[in-house]
Amino acid sequence: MKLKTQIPPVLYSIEEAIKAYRKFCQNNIDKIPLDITVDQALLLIFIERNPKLSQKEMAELLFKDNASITRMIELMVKKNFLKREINKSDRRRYQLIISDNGNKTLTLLAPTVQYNRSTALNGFTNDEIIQLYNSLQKIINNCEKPNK
Amino acid sequence: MKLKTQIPPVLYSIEEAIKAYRKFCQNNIDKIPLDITVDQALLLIFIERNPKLSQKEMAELLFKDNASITRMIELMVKKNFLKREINKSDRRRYQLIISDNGNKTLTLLAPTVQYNRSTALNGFTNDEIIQLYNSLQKIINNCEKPNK
DNA sequence: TTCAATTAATTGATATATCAATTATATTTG
DNA sequence: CAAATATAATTGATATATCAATTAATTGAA
Repeated sequence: MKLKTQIPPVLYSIEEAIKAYRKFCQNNIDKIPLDITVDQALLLIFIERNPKLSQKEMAELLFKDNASITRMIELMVKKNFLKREINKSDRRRYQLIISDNGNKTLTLLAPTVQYNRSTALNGFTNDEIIQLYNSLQKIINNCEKPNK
Repeated sequence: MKLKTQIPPVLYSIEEAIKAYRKFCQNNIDKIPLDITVDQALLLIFIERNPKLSQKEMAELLFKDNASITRMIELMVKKNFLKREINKSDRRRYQLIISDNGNKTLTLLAPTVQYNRSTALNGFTNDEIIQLYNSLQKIINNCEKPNK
């Protein structure tokens, strides 16, 4: 009799992995200590890299809703990570400026961000990473274009 | 000169993949149509499989907080998917019972749950799935026991 | 140029996430 | 057994997620 190999619950593991990674990141950030969440930190990093991003583009990059970004930014302005200015070339948009405190925070964050990534991927070969990446892209594609 | 291969943003892709999968699942559930979320559906499936689960155990299985489960269950009772009874052997716990409507919902859900999973993994070989699973487990382990 | 259509962002409503504090019940220990 | 400790679940406070509706500005077409 041939034993059928059990297929592991891989989609469930994706959920588990991202939650474990996020918790790990947040714990390490809290040790610095900084009053900032993982997503706020990520948003700050994206803005630093590309200061011209609209909120809509940020929402896409962070896989979030416009409304979530609006509220995150409000909070980050309140917490003095960011400042908002009107964008003169398109008055529907804002120009987001990283405040001094935001820049200081980015500097303090950098080693932890690096540590988080490298620790999460500890023991991976380059090939393994590429293989993992390709598999995830395949799932994304299957979910976004399920008819092909 | 040796060109360094770029390491893909694999942790970012995990986030992207799970969001794409969740959105895909929710869209398909909404087509049935049923007034239920992906997580509520998952909770219902877990309770069906193991009716003795405590809320704490459910929280662990779904990678959520106790408080989230409490509120999800409240809502699911309100929506008449579940009923609650006191657990006589431990009065701190509840016994959750799937209502008739809950069972009907499970029946209606089943084909879509199956379709969602198989579509998301369309084009995967068994080996690829196992490889993906192992990589994810490695990340989980790295994040939960980063000192080893 | 004017008005219709589009776009960026906000707001409201509701669900979920997370932490800390609390309540009620069980278990353990002296 | 009684008091201390532990556990299951709830609650409050706040942040985030998502959808739909709205507002303000821009773009496009007649």
